[in-house]
Amino acid sequence: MDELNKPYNPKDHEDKLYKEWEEAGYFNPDNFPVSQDTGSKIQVPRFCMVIPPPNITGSLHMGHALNSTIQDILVRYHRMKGFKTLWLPGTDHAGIATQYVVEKELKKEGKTRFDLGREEFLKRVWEWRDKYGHIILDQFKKLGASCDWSRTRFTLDPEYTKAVETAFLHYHKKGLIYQANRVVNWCSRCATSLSDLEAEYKEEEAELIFIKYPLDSARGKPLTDASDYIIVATTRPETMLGDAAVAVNPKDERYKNLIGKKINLPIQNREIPIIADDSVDMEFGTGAVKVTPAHDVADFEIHERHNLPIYQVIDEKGRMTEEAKFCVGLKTKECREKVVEELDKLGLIEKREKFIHNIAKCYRCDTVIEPLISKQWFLKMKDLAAKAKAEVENGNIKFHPENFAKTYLDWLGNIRDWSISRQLWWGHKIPLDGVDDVLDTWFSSALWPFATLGWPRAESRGSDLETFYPTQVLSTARDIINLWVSRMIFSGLEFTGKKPFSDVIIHATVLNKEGKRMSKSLGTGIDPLKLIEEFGADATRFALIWQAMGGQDIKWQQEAVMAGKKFLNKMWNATRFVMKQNENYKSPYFAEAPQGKQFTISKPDAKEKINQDILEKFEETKKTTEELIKTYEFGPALHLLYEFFWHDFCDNYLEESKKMESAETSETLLYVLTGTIKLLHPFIPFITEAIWGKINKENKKHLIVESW
RNA sequence: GGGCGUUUAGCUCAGUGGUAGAGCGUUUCGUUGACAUCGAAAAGGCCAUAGGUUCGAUCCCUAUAACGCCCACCA
Repeated sequence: MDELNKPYNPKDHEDKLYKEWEEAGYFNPDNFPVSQDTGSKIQVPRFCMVIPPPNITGSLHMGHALNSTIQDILVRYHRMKGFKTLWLPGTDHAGIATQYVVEKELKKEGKTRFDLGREEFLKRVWEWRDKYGHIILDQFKKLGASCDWSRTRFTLDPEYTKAVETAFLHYHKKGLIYQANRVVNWCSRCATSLSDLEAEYKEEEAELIFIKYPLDSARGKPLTDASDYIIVATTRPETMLGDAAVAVNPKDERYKNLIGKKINLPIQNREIPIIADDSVDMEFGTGAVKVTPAHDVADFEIHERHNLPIYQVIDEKGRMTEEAKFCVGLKTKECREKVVEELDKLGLIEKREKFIHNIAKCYRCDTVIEPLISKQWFLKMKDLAAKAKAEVENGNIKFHPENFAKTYLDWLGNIRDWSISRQLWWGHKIPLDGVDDVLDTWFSSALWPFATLGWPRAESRGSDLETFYPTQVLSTARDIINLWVSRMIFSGLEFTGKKPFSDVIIHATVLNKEGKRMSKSLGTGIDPLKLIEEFGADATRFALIWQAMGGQDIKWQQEAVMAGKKFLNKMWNATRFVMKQNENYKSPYFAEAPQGKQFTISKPDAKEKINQDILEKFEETKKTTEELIKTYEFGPALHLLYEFFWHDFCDNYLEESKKMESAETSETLLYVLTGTIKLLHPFIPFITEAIWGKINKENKKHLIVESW
């Protein structure tokens, strides 16, 4: 027999085996499964998952590693169970994220995208994509992901772009898309609008400034009497230049007699009214609110109710407009200082207070978001959301763990129309003549489960769309439940009339030892590629799944990798013992296998109780493992297999077996060992395949396509 | 401001309506031909706090606290 080196060394096997699998075409469901007898393709049930397409700017982090392992377990399990199994990979063009990365690169050359112009800039982004866009997929391969790479998709592929256009035109024709002037989240650095979900709120200390607004009747007089002015509080004093009114609550006794009176807006010297509006909170600040319709969502709504004029004082690049005569061209922050200084000079600052509040920032470049009025495209969400909501409520789509359904349902239940246009260059152009805007990157990823399978081409017999859609399971991170999952569900229902998948797995978040989010910029992240390099992909996968219990967040423990590494070694050494026993007893399995004959190890008809017992325990373990995989409890499944293999099989049975060596015993050892190797293959594919190759060296068939 | 989750051995986590388990760590013993990346054994927990339901709760209910996450237009 081949020498099994004493310690198991993943480097001797992992890359080599991956290449063997890939070259044999095992990942491609066009090739497998085939009939055991005739070798021809057969009709079998299908199993399909689409990978959450990583951004082309991405590089493998622990979340990807965990998610890929989870998906690979399901895919390998179903493949071994004889399903026609497709795991479809690909990448997302990631409009804003990629554009940001390339713009940063340009900045080093002292240029902006505007210097290059649209066409030239896009050329540059494509170059970037061709150079770096595939890196993350190679990293998935390192981990052992058995995706069908021949079907790799990209959201800006011509065919995919066709799907996006079809979707847009469908909505448009149906009257679900409209244009409107609204106050939207605006990132001045990216110079684009953002959806509500793309704004990230961070708690920061700010200053709440109380400003005296003189009543018109007191114009020109020193403000000695409190009845000569009204005080408003704001964290953004520069926006006062765009004020259209001051609003108070109609129930507020303090201001009742002021409603309808006029104010002389300082600096601008413009007359604005004091109005009554129910939305004003009497408890906050002074109970009087300055209303800036162009730069605040709530104020815009007040403007609609009271028919106020709009004064836009901040432009698309975050600079003050002509309207803000006092500070034209200044950045908002500079203008803020100048305004406060001026108000102070005029004796109009009542007081300044420290104030902790949430500041909205761009989720890609972290720039403070300025709400800004602008003309955008919107998708009407009401009906789409209702259908998507029903699909989960009636149990057609299930979340695992199920409490995440609440996140989904709550969002859809309070949904507002989706602003789908972006003023970026990298993305799908809105298909109407003369429009420069592109679509929200999530508009295209919402079509992923069916656009990757060929939609909107007609469903011909045998097409991927017909064969694999709807898919079965989607596994992803919890922070994109609304951003992505919900949108795939309503898109799937709208365009195919079918749910895109039946089960949604929301995997654990991998935190660092301190229980904090791993952050690349803070250097608190653990690089899975380094783990793979040092300990191998199997040990890395083991550690991830070992710690993933019940969807709870994982506080990463490096010790789990060591536990995995030791477990692999244990398996390796047990194999050597089992093979030796079988050779000693001239087991038929180690005789020359007849050419082309299937290598199967059948269950021994054991007479000895000790052998019967371990066989029984094995069957029990197999049954429970399958149940756990079917309910997506991968952590418990791995713990069970670990327990069984190490303690029941090695510590107890194998030790006892030494006292009663026999042909029956050696065959039992081999049966249980190989059986357990199969159960473990989805979790730790490399070592199990390597062991299989040692035992079954005459046969060319790999474990990856053996049946359970 | 809402909502959700967590709180069990030194650490990270399982688990069950009847007085608790794993991995790692610690201690002791073991160099018998699968494995020292090992084996055998041991120590170590009033299962966050306070009430309630129950014959009985770590597990069910209520409240509290701490930590974490998500959502939300309080200027």
